Amino acid sequence: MAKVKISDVAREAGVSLGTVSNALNHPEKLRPETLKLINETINRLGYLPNQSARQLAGGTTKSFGLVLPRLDHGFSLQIASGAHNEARKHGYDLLIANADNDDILEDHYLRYFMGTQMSGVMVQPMASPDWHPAMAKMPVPIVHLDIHCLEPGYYVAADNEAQGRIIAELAITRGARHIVVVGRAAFMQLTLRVLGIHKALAMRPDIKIEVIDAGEWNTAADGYSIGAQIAERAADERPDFVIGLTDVLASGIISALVDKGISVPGQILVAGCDGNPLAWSGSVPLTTVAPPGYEIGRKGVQLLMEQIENKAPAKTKHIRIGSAARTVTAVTATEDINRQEIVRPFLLERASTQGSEQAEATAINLGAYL
Amino acid sequence: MAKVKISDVAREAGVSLGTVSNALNHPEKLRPETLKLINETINRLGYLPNQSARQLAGGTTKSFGLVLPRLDHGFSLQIASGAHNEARKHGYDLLIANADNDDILEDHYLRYFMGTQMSGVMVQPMASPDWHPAMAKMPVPIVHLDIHCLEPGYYVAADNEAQGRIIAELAITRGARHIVVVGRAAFMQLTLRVLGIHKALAMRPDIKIEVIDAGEWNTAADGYSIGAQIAERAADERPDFVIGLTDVLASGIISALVDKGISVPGQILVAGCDGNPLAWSGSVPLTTVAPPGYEIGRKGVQLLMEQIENKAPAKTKHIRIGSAARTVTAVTATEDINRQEIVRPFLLERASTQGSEQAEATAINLGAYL
DNA sequence: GCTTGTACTTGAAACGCATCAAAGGGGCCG
DNA sequence: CGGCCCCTTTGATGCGTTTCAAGTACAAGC
Repeated sequence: MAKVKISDVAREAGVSLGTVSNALNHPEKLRPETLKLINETINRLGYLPNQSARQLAGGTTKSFGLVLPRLDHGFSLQIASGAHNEARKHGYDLLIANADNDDILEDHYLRYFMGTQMSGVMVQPMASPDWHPAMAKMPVPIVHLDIHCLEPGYYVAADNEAQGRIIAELAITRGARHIVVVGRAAFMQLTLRVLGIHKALAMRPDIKIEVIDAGEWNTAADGYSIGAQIAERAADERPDFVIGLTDVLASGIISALVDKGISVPGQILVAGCDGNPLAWSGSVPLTTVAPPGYEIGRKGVQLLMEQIENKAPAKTKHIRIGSAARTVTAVTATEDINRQEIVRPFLLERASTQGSEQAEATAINLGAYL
Repeated sequence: MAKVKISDVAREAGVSLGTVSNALNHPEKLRPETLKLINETINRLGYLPNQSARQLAGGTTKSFGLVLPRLDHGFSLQIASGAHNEARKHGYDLLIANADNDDILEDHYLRYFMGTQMSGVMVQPMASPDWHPAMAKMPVPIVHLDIHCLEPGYYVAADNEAQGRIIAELAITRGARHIVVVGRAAFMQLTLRVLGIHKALAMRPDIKIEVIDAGEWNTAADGYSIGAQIAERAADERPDFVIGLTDVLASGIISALVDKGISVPGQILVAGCDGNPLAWSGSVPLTTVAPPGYEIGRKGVQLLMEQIENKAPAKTKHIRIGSAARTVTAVTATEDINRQEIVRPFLLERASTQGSEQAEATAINLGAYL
């Protein structure tokens, strides 16, 4: 049970310590038979390099850390997937930590990763980003995901305002006369969606718009109760288009409407926001705006690589990635989970490599339909 | 940008190196004012302990590693959640790695975690567990999740056979005369479910049973096409009860049946297996057997703790955790996601702490209904 | 005033490895 | 046979911590 170390391998193989180290890190420097001998010995002894010592002596780890607020949110998983694939492509490992909706934990893992001399760290931060400037001073490249403020630093976010705009424009296209927006805009992301909706409808005073708060956590149950409430209205009081600020909300709303005998999309159209696989699979298709989680993760890693490879990287880089509206049904849902293709065609970005000037992005070419 | 180290803090604070270390690890040993001084200096300088050096010198990390086959499977996430919460409870960190359905990567991360001197490592392994015995020799506590073979070692798994039995008994209770089981039993877990179904139906030759393979990956699309196929049969050829070996399959089946004008559960009852939140949210409720992912993660960490705390831990411990059948609808789905309560009441275990004798477990007290 | 004890603080040793300047060992040429 | 060069291997050094035996300062007790 005693751990076997590099010196044990060296002794056993009859070579020196440095040679074993070379076998691990610069195999091309060894004579093939020496290498073979050492590898056999390593396997026979079950030697496992001590990563800590390795890091300490070598200075680098070739791995990234990713701190996520929760594990059970589809969007975070898309980010993780994108980040993972991109990281592997560059030969880096990706380690994920779950902050479990807890600021303290988030901070804890962030420091942990930095202290492990990770080559870079990414966070999808919780609501209050007060500490970001402090973290930005750390000697490890860091990228903030799914958040977009004007602080100097590296940020990659979905364009939430555009998401709201897209859905609203969809509603206009479909001839909506009365729109109800459902959801508690507790987080910046949701607030921006509402903003986008309002902006898109600013020129259309003829369209009635109504925003309904939805319980504290935007759950499907919240959606359901509001959906039920809408269903009970007199027919002429009912909206013809409902926007759930969240797919989960939209899914609850649809259930309620259908349960109460209202046809979706026959009488009322319902759209969501999130592109959340967790909320798909219903037998009623749901049109939703998918924030490109996979792309955000990918781009995050690319930004990390950029900082690592450039000796004098830009101080600040803000990226916004456009979204795509799409219709998902139970059947197509799992096909869409295919992570290689998610929202790729809709990727748009413009970054400012100098200063903190904010990037512009417009979503175009959307294959949106109900 | 130069990293500040403990000696910098010591010099700046005018104390010795060892004192700063004590401030970090044994604050109770310091005079309050010394502690305060050091903490201020640490904050002022932005000092971040080098975890690698720390580990190397101290020998332990108080953190666990978890290697998951994929991130986008609800069951894995439940495991991660359970493991996370239990780990935090003991003051341990949890780091998660995504093996991305790749044996090589799985192995890679496993070795990585072991090499990082993690206090313990957990894996939810891919199909072929050939390497397990080799890994079990490693000097780090390891627990295998969601798999149950007779190799010596620590295993925590859902009782998949029981899941099949539960669903089949459900079918019997509901008066099924003709059952169709849909799914490709490519993995051990699914094979066991089928086995459980057959066992439960062994005494009922009057019930017709049919197993239909379902494409390579058990997708919703696979379910859909088989559902459609079932719908097209003559009425007297159609089953009255369909079991999807996977919730995703079941969800596809339901969609197809409903699309083809067959009422669910009016004409055909459909049940799933997985308790998969990803597959909930449909407007048709789905009865499913939920493997207690959260409990498996929890138990896994507890087993790790056991190995850590006992100087002479049992060599082998196999645990099976019972499952619960439940009906989920779009609306109750997110409430069920509440991770504190998942299948807790149905937890059953009996472990053999001596030898490799296999544990018995029976699912009782099930609140199963359609 | 001296001893003993208590409460902190110190600094050297060790953790396991990567690195790199230096040494070793052939082969080739003159 | 000597000198040179190239290919391979060597082993001392240091990475940033923790730990712990030894040290210091101060107070109380005699």
